[in-house]
Amino acid sequence: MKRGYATGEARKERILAAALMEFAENGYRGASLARIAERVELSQAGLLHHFRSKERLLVAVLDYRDELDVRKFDITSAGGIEALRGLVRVVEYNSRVPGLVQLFSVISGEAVTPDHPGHEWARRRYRRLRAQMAAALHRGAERGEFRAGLDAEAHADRLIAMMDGLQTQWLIDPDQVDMAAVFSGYVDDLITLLRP
Amino acid sequence: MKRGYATGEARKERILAAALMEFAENGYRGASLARIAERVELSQAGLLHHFRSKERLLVAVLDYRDELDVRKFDITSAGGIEALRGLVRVVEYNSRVPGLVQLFSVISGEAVTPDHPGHEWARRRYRRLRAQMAAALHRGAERGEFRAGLDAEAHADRLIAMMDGLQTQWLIDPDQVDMAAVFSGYVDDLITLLRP
DNA sequence: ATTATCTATAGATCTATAGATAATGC
DNA sequence: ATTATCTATAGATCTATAGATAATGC
Repeated sequence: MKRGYATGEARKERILAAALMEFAENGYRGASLARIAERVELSQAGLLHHFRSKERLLVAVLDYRDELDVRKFDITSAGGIEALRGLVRVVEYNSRVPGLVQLFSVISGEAVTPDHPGHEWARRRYRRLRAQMAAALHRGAERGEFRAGLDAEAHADRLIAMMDGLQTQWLIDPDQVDMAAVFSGYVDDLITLLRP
Repeated sequence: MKRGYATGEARKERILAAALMEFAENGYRGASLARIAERVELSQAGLLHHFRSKERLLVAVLDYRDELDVRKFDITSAGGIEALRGLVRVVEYNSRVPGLVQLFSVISGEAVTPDHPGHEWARRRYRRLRAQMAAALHRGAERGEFRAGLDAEAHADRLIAMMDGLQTQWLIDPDQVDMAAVFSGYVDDLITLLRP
């Protein structure tokens, strides 16, 4: 493959990091290419040499962020309880990086409108997360960790909804909502409920 | 043209309804006063005669929408199980009015940033909802519907998070997520769990 | 007198493109 | 030869204000 000019790759990384902050703070529509360019000490036209449009930059940022996340959230082979404990760890980690969490909260909120450039991305992401989580719960049932006949799909929807919903409340009012503890309690209750 | 201040209140109502749609579709930052004005057949300057700035218009829309909602969501005297069933009905109703739901999803997402004009509004709203819900759960325990010593505050956080989180998933991918059914299942599980 | 509405416009944005120049890699 | 970067700018926005005119209420 084309191993590009080293300065270009480094610059792209810096742009992605700066764009992530800008999108997280202002959403897609409120973000400004000029401000992102300023953060990486580049002219606005110079920025558009690396990412040809604002839309493409957003998608690149989301993929970039997602890639980091996929590793932490890798439950493709974990058992049921193991996967749930993994989620709790993700939430605990998230409670230490509000900036990254904010990107997803802001963009997911905006992306409910079909014409938003992140709409398709968000849909694919949720489908993937739901499928992975449901599969982990099914494995849990097969292994006898959970009782048979559980509604894995519904519980997967709920786990993801709980993570997202608590994030919003926590970001808006951090002192009032202990995101990690409240989520952990949910998982504990769920394990009790699903016990064979 | 017959125009005068007898029409003022009616015009304000129309503006609020049009602004609600515009904010729901585009968020605060993406919304355009000119487009809202167009929807109510008014010049953009004419619109600003009724609401002096875009910020004030957003707050007015949120209050307007909230007022309608407060009645449906009135659980200030209901018992525990009654309140939970009320929430299920709210979610069922919401699943028939995606436009209204979208306003809250979009604005709540944006409003996580402290400088957003809806930030304070969102914080107050969540505090109020959490307090109301926790109070209803406490009443449920007092009346013997739920076991004593339940963590009402944590369950209140979770109920609200679940509603919000499912809304996002449902708005992004309506065919894949049966919001009302999944939420109803959560409430059923919760009632089982909290049984004395 | 007060309210409702208009046109016109100031003053800031914003994204994206064109075209020139400089740096880097093969 | 390709990539990186710049300045300049077109062309669309956007919000808010000023000042004029018309309709309504006292």
